[in-house]
Amino acid sequence: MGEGPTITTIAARAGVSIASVSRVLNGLPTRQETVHKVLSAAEELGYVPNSVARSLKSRRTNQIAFAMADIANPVYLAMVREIQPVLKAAGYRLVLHSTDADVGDEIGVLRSLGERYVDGLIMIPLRVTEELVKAIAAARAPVVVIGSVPDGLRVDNVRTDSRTGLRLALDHLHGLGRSRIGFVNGPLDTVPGAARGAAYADGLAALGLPYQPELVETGDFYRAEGAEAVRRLLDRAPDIDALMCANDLIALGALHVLRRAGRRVPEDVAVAGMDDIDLAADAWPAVTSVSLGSAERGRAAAQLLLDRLHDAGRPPQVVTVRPRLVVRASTVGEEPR
Amino acid sequence: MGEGPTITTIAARAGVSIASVSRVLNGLPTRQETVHKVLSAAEELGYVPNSVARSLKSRRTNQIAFAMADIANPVYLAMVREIQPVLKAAGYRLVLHSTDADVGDEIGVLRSLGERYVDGLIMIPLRVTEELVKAIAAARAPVVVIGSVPDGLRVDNVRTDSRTGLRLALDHLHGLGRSRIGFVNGPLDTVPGAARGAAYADGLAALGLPYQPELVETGDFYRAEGAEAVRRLLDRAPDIDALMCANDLIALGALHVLRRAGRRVPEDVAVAGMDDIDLAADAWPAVTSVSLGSAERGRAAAQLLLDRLHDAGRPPQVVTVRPRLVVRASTVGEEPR
DNA sequence: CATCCATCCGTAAACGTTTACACAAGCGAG
DNA sequence: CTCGCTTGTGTAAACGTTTACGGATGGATG
Repeated sequence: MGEGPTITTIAARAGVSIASVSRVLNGLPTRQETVHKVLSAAEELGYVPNSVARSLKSRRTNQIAFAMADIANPVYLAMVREIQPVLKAAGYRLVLHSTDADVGDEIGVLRSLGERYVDGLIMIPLRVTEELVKAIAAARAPVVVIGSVPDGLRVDNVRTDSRTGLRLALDHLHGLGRSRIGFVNGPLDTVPGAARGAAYADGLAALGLPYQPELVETGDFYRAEGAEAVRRLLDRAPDIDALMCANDLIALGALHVLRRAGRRVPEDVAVAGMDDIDLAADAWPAVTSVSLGSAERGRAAAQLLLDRLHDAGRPPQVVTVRPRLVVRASTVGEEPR
Repeated sequence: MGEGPTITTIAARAGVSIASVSRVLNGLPTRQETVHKVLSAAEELGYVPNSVARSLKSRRTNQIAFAMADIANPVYLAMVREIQPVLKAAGYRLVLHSTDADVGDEIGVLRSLGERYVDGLIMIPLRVTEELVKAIAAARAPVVVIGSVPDGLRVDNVRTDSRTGLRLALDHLHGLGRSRIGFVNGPLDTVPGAARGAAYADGLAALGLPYQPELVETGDFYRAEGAEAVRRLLDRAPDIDALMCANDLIALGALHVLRRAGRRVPEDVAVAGMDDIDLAADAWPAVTSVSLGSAERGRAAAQLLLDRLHDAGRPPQVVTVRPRLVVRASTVGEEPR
């Protein structure tokens, strides 16, 4: 059993050449009788075209890669969820890469584009090193980067403005009369960690509030690590009346810790997060969060890549998604029904 | 610019034949001098082998597909998370398919195996129709099914026993002195829905409790739909003292509804779920849940597929993962510290 | 009736690899 | 000195498609 039928098998059975078979299968003009012979042969044999051979000839794989740190992160998950249907509708398959936030791994993915197993890549790097930037510039296939990139880098890019976003939340907290606003951040050597840390300082200054180092704690962008950090912060500065969290997972950890500590949210401490993941809305109390439009960014990235594949020559595009504050119970209390 | 360098380019530059180039790159025995010439040429040109051409010749793609209903479902997510590293370690890429629980879509994926763009498929169908079974049997590449399949179907299979699992939870609830145990299920035309519905009835019988239709409500396996169903159930049978939920998302919805209704968990109503997703442990109160070993099933499926690719001839394997009850606050209250 | 054009189809090359086979050179053994 | 074996390399075929090109056929046109 020589595996599945090929175009040669069909040609033999239909009594025509492989060229005719190919033409019929691709809908090129052909005599009606030939069309019929080929189609019935193909049907009888259960022919399915070999995508590898097709790719070799056409130099297109109809596959697109998506590389992110960890699929379990709700933000990346939301993106995959949006990216997939867009690609599927355009006839592309999705190849998934988890890099564990390892820059080396990300560079490996970029290098592997030379193998030509995908037509393009959407990536969302956490740490943007010089080497990574070089690898992006040298990539052998179109790349779309979600997140901030250095100015000089000519690459399709989807970004948001977490700085402005964090400011929205601080203004909101301040507007509620809170003035001792703690801040729990993720690692400072990541792009979002650095940006959000700076934004917190800026935001306080703009509000005329003093920057007090003892109100700032650094952990990681996960729930457990966030909870740990909140615990430390609370020990050191028990009198905070608000908590700004660098993302929603940290905020969820904060809710847990505050509840254990007997603090009411938002009466004693108002809590705000960032990313507006689904869990934020479902938590109790529901968490006020700055939406950075994850879904929208995912869709935009997919669309940028499709456009790029369609027109390789156009100048690199930058799409910016505007942050938006979603106010919920964790800052303003339960809505009356 | 004729795209990237190929072995032909290298051969020209090194002054050898393409066969020698291929041999060197694949580590076959070659004269030292030739090795050197080829490697430096490859290095200088920044050569990367074309995986499509390699696949065409070798008939292997080093890609494996995973098809599930919806990546946002925490259970499937947990599986992807486990499957990916196993495959990656074995040198395979992961191609992701979301089918929206559409049987037609799943059959489409199975058919597409004929295109030979992957070496195998791991799938987790929600509804097992006759047509799906036929498509599995006719698949042109190795398939591993996670979930129950009809007895006759010869296919590698990873399953669990949700029936026994649900029984564990019912026994636990009954052991706590609860006897009016409501049940909120997902769609009955899905494999898990049907199994869990039957298990509930069996479990009650085994405990000597009467089956009361008014204690059973059907929604969907999501939080919002689950919450709706719980609301209906609560209206109809306000005197329940326990709630068995067919999965954890439903249980999370239940917590929300019960809180709104002023019922204390677990004092007034004990709540148990199924799947033991991360969220169950993080909820408040933390949800008692039947673990069906999602992570373990994912790993097992990946391993089964790798083994199958290694030995096409061996008889189909079935791996069964034993369910395990994880007791948390939603049934027994807060642990003393 | 010769010419031209349109239509249809087959031959062969190409995509970038791997690999069977053959050939040349070198060398030890008879 | 010849035979045969080993070692290293090149030629060419193959994987399954798509497609440029040219040949054959037949009808319309002069």
